[in-house]
Amino acid sequence: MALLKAREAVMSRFRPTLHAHDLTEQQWRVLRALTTAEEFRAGELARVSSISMPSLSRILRALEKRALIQRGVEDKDLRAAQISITASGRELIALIAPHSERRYAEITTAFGEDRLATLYGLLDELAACLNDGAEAPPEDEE
Amino acid sequence: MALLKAREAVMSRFRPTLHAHDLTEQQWRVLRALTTAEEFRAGELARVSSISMPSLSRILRALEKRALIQRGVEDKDLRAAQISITASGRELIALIAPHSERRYAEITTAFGEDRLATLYGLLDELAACLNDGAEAPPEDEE
DNA sequence: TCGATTTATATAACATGTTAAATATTAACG
DNA sequence: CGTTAATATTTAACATGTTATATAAATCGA
Repeated sequence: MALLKAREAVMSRFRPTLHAHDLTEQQWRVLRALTTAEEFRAGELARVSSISMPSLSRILRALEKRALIQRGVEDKDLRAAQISITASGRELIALIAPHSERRYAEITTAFGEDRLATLYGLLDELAACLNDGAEAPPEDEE
Repeated sequence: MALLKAREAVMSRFRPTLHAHDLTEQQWRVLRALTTAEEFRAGELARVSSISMPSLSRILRALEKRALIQRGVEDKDLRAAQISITASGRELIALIAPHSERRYAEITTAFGEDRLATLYGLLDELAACLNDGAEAPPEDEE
């Protein structure tokens, strides 16, 4: 699958930097998502960072142990978690972000800004088109 | 990552069919690759199906247990495996292939043949551009 | 208010990806 | 030759994806 190879090629550029700071790709996505709002509920965080709830649950446990995030519960709904990034978490991001942005810039110049934009557009449209095409893909008669 | 979401959207169309026959996405890739030549060495198979050697090793063990593939060793090189698909394996493929092709056709018509071709081209070029850009992505001074 | 259903999150079980190390075999070199 | 380096494959250890199930809390209806 072309999508698979392209994604692998892209991620291989970012992994070394993340690995140097003992972060996985998914942990990085979660941390960065947490900088975009004061607090998140677990479900929101999973949607925003495209990570399944079971994985997110494990990731949060790991990040909490490293004190990169903190958790609370909502007053109004004792089921809901309030997840936020800590000062340490922000420091780590500040440490990594420049590297990450440099890699991204490398990719942009290597591939071309315009083509990258076109690619983004097509990918978004493909996902959108498939997702609302049919919520439950029809399993043909059998 | 847009690549991630697009891939997930695509695969969610194929997974139900595969799951109904107790196959994972990767096992399916391996089986199909095996139909394109008489025999494969493990390393070739890993490259062709974009699966890491450790994963492939586990997958081959599982597929062999189900008698969908068979293994031998090369005369000239006792390290090298000779992996080939069995009759049962071909039967399973014949059973699934029509469903798989129908899903693919659905995606093609939903998204548009021309746009799909454009997307393929961009993905291939992106992967190629990143892969020979630099074998070892330069880790900047730190 | 009680009980059934939904919602938010967590856990279990299994397969795969990633990294590193182990094993076996071949090739290369002194 | 024998020792070392390279190659093909496997295994180990850990993190994640996928599916199914469990737990807890909220909501809804009788």
